[in-house]
Parts: sequence; structure tokens; C-alpha cells
Amino acid sequence: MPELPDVEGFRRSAARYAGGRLVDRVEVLDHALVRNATAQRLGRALAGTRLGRPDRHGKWLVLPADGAAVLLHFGMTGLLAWTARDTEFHVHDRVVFHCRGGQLRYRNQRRLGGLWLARDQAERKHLLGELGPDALSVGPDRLEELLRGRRGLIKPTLMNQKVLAGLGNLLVDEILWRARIQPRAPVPTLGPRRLTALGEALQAVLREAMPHGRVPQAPGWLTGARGEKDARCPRCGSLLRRAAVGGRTAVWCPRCQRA
DNA sequence: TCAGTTGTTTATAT
DNA sequence: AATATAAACAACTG
Repeated sequence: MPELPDVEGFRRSAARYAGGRLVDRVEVLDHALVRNATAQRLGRALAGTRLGRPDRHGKWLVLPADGAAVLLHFGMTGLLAWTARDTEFHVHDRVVFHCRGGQLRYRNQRRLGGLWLARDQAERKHLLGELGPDALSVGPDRLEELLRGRRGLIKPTLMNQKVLAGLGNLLVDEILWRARIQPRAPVPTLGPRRLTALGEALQAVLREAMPHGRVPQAPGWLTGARGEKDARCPRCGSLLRRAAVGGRTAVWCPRCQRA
């Protein structure tokens, strides 16, 4: 699930339900998912602190607690759930933050991703690595800047978190489809007009996806059609193409999206 | 049984 | 430095 809009959804619910609460204790159900600390160390750092305002950069969620912070990445199947009552755990609950008044649960079926403890700002920065600007803040002008000088294919470049942060496989296919650009188009072949269209599609797709808290599987969206068996383009009805680009399955319309 | 999957990292080669 | 490719991580579905 988690691309930028999904993680933004997790951030919103964490802010709404968990922000400002006291942490009583942290229960680690799956030690392997706490990537850079023991359960004890995570618990000691968090217990007794008050959760601050959750922040998001790309697909990363930052949960501040006094000076420290927990960094969460959701891999392909992670999510964050708030439970006000002490209900039974879900099979895939991995880490539970017991707060005064409820629990924030990190759930992850496939166990890609995980949680990192950052004790200060410097450690936080180091752990997040060199991420590009958050995709939500990137408009056509900034996008042109970011792509200038790149020689790779457009799809893998947009998925490169160091170029800009937050876009995944579904989102990039959706954006390219909307901008009518082939996923295999080399970046240098895109002129100013196409780059502007790309920047506008990027903003529009993210803005529209945001209230859903995910990439919508709505009619009129590529994502709504891509799962079907003889999937057709929601715009022109052509049979959609499907092939690996940059190691991931790309779906595009051979008629709408030309080189 | 086997291919495929919303994400990253690492190694290797170019 | 950038780029392309493959494999690994992991667990489940069809």
C-alpha cells in the first residue's frame, strides 16, 4: 500500500489520535522490525515521553518524542492503526505504542521496512539519508530543475527517492499516464512542454489522492484498471501494455503515451 | 509449483 | 557520478 498519500494518511491519524499523548510503554512483538535498537533501548527512550506532531518526508514517518524520534518505514505492506481500547492484536501487529488513552500499532504483513530510533536531530538526518524534496512540494519548475542533467528513463528516475521522495510504482504509472508520457522515455527527450505537463500531473495526482489516503482505484484512474485481466485505458479504451521498466512492472497505454 | 507483488538495499557491470 | 540489472529481504495470493 504505502506510497506518499498512504503515509500521509497514517500521519494524519497519528497526529489526530496519538499526538500529545503520554507514552506508557512500547511493546515489541517482532524484534526484527526494530532495526537499530533493542526493544529495551526503544522502550527506555520512549516511556514517559510525550508524543509530538508526526512529520512525513516522502514515504517516511517521523514520530517525535521529546528530543528523540521514531522513524517508520512501511515497506510494501505496512500501516499504522490507532485503537482506543485494548482489543486483541492483529496477526501482523509488530510494535505497539501504549499511550495514555489508546494504542498506536505498527502493523506489517511482509516485514519489509521497520522502525528506527533516532536520539537527536543529527541521527535522524543520518538515518533518512539523502532524500530528495518531498514530492508534494514539487511543482513543474522544481521538477524541471530536479530532472535537468539526468540521462536515465523517466519512470525509474521518478521512483528514485534521492531525486524526489514519495513516489512509488503505482503513483508513477498514474502520473505518467495522466501526462501522456511513456515510462521508458529517456529524461533528455522530454521538452519543456512535456516537463510542464509532467509537473502538473504530479501535483494533480497527489492532490487528488490525498483525501483518499491512498492511490484511488476510482473510475477514470489507471490504478483502477491496471489490476483487471484485459485491462483497457480509461481514457481511450486501448488495451494497456504491461512490461518491466527499471525492475518493476509498468502499465501504460500505447496509444495515449507515445515516445 | 511458480510467478507476481504498492519498497529498499546491495553488488556488479557499464 | 550515473545508470542498468539482478538478487535479496519476506510473506502471501492466484
